Amino acid sequence: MLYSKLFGKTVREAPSDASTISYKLLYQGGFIRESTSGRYFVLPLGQLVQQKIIAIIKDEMDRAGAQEMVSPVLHPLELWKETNRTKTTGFELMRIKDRRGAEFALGGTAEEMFVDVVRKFQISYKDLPFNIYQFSSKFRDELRARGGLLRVREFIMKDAYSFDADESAFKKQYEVMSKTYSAIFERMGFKTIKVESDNGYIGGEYCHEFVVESDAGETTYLTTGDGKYAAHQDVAVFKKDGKNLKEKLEPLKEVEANRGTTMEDGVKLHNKPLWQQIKDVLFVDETGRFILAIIRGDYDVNEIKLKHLSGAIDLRHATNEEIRKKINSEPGFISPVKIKERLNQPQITDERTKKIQLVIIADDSLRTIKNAYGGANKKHKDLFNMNIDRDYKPDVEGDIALAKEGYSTVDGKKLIEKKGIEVGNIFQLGFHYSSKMKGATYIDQQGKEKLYYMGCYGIGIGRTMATVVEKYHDEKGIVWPEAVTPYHVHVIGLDMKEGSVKTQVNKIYKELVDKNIEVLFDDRTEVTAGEKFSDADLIGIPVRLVVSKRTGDKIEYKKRDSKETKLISLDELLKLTK
RNA sequence: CGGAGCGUAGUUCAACGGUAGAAUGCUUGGUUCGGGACCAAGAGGUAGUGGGUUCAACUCCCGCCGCUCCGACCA
Repeated sequence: MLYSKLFGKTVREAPSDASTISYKLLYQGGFIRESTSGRYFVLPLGQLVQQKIIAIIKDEMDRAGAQEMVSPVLHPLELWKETNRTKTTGFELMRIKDRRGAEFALGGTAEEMFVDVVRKFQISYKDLPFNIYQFSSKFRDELRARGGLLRVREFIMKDAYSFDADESAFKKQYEVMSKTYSAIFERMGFKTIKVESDNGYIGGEYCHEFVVESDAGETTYLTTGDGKYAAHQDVAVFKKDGKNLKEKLEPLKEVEANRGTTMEDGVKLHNKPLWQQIKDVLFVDETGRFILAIIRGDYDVNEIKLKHLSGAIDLRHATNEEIRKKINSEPGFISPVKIKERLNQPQITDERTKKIQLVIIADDSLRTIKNAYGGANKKHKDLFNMNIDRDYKPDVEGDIALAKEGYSTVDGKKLIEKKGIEVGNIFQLGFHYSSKMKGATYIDQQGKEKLYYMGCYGIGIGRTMATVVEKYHDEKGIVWPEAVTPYHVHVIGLDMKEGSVKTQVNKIYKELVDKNIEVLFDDRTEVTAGEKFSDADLIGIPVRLVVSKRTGDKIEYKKRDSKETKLISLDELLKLTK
């Protein structure tokens, strides 16, 4: 490719509001341009990189036995209604109508579509297992796009869907995909961490994100120094150490507490440790039910875990007014002690449900302390010596604590908190879709219809490209790894007005092209050497070749990631670049 | 959706209650020619949009739209 003909060129400055390095460099290098928030043009250079990424993914997926196909991007809305996902997706569905008024969802993920195509065939156990996938545009009406290509509203994703006879067969498939993902990302030049994560509606242990450690990422995960444990903060578990378990139970008593509403206010006023306080957080779920989460004062509530334990789909914090009027308690002074009895007091009226439902969910850390203190459901009154079982009984008890840096794993290792970019995930779907969609079955050996067991596996292409740049760059620009570079060599012609140099460099360019080497040739004649070098560094192609008066019949060879240059002949070059 | 901020030339940014300016980029000519070199000439702006205040608005005020950041959210 002649650089003078390449659409999209380098610019000196990135937009001042560019927040991530990958966005700045991809912008300056002429790889992408923004259309509107979260939607990007991928320019020729960027598209070459995306195609390299796609080729690697395709190669590894095919090797793992998966088959590429394509589904429509407009999904009949009835399919989404079948699985009730018009309501429950995390991302806002984008809808569109055709001229007859038929409604479609713009695909953000394609489970329903793939089940739909599979059920168009009469599948038997002999057909299983199989894994089908596609590369296609995905639409997600994200609340907020951010970080250039890191979180967008429209992007190319590889999404794969596996179909198995049962869970044990699925486990094998899942393992294969896990290995395939590691291989894919390794080929692109990064080390991914396989992080346990939340799979929402299903639970279970099969859901992992492939994360590349980076401060630009949005994924917070906890890991041990040896890397043997890695889990998303949503699901990470840790050891809750016993505190004052030897203390005798003291009688419950109410005390004056002229304090503010924070945990620190309680610690200061009573001069007792934070961990001995009970933290009470009141939530409201999508049905209007109140959920009181209680936990040891030095821990925070993990809303994902709370959702699982409570069965809630959506949680929000209760308002101060709700706490006062509906629960008859006081913000900052909520207590599990006798709180349900307060609900029946006459001043509480709820015209809609008449009866207010309140569920108390306790973190098991409350078993690690005795004689806890905290609010008394009245302003400026606290309770001392609250003890679980004796003074309050939770409806549900379990783990709702948020893991953090410095806590220990169950086997005593220190947890380290890290940030990373989620480049891919593998996900157990189980019977979730096959049970909700009619005819999502296969015929087993006994001739009976059975639901198939599914999994899905996604990789975001643009995000992957941005992640490569986040990991591979220096102060001058991008440093593409061989596997995903837009071109393998960047030829710079200097002194191009000299006939002999021009002939020489054109010959070299032609020779390389004939040998099927991907080459970008900076053939501009009106541009200074310095500018060409800067552009080459910014674009980041791994090998730079310079031909000029000074190089004579040789070629100057330099790798992007090194400062060394050497003069070599064309033959040597062809050997080096293969 | 809540909070903060921004919107002026392709880009990065100025100034000013009295009809817009620089750098860079672009075009042309010339000098340079191995790390964004120099000189000269030129093109390029209905100031996001609508309204209000004012003798006068790019400037002040309000609505809308768009964008960025923080938060909420994130199969």
